[in-house]
Amino acid sequence: MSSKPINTKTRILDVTWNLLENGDKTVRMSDIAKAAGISRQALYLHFPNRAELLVATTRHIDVVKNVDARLARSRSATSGVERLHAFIEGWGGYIPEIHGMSVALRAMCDTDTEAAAAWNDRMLAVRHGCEAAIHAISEDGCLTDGLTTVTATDLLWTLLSVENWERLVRECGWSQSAYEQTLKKTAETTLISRT
Amino acid sequence: MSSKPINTKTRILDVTWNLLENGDKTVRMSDIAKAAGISRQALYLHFPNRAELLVATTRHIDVVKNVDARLARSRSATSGVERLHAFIEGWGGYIPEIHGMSVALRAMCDTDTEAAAAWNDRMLAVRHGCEAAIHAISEDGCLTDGLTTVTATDLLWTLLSVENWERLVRECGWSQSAYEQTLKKTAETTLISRT
DNA sequence: AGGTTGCTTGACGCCGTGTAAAGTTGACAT
DNA sequence: ATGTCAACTTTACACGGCGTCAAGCAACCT
Repeated sequence: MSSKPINTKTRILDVTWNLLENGDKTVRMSDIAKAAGISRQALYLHFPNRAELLVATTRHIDVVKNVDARLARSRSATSGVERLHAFIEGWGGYIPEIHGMSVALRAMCDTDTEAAAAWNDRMLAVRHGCEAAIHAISEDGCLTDGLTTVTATDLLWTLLSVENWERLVRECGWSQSAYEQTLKKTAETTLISRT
Repeated sequence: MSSKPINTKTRILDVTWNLLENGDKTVRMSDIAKAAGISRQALYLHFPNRAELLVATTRHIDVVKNVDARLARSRSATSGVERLHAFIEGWGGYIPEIHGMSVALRAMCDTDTEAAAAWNDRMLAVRHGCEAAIHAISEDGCLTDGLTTVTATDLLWTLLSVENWERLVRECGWSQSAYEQTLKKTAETTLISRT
């Protein structure tokens, strides 16, 4: 109930986020406009097209939900295992927040190169987090035999994909904590060898 | 080079399969018609809509590529580990064949309930395979502590998802055999405890 | 007053799916 | 040879969603 009628642009972003969050799969531009209380055309005064609106919304969520802070902990971890755990908690805990967005954005990837680039970029950032964790493990000298840092990164990255989260949490009905716990254990047993 | 000008319906299915296989992401009805050498409208004389055409194509691939035979081996395995390996080889080796199809079908799931049902059904069949392998492992008494047969099935099912195959093979550039080998090992270490 | 900003309304083009209707062609029957 | 049926063709159109365009209006500067 802010008395200020806030910026239309950010109101659009909030509203888009909301609609997507509620699992509303195929949100149309007109739906967003209606929800924001403006005409469909006014949307195009703020965002050139659907793809850019979605991309802007993800960035908006990042700011509001403060991704950076979430991942800071994993960067300050000392041992490889700790770092792995912290990263899984950080990223894994962030997935539910962006899940609705990710569905919409990924759906556009087929047709829109811009959306594809944005999603790709995001996934690359996650990959860097995986890479850092793997390097820490490797430097502790306990990376499982037969894995290079690259293949181990590939594997961790794959395990922590949004799609896997979807399947386990949404489809199989796992709780968020069960997801995090099991993924930690799975990652640990496959990537780290007791030395 | 069959001299017979084969059935139009099956020619459509073959051609659809081909187009999708070549990673042609957004194949339109008109593309398929052109490739089949008929008018776009004639397509609708054989298949009521795009969804049913895709579904029919997956069934067609199943017949041609003989899925059942591929999975028969895993059913005849004696120990749980053997069964797990055989299933990963069977299903994992089938993914590349249906990958193009799966992309197209999954893309339709958002908008078309029929396509969603078909894809769902398919994934459920895979899940049954996972379930059987997990049961065999469980009966050998070496299912990892802390996992129920259900959660273990969830996990294996997730590991063996098409999306994970896509990421590792297509995106990370793993070879098919590296994929199969690593997935076997990963599944083994997370699901099976040495007893 | 004039100008700018932020929006509205209404209309339109593009594309892909799906429908409808009338016409062509060839095979087969009698 | 004529009729009929099936398979396919051509042309045309409706619909839904995206994106564009142009004219207008209201509030706010200055």
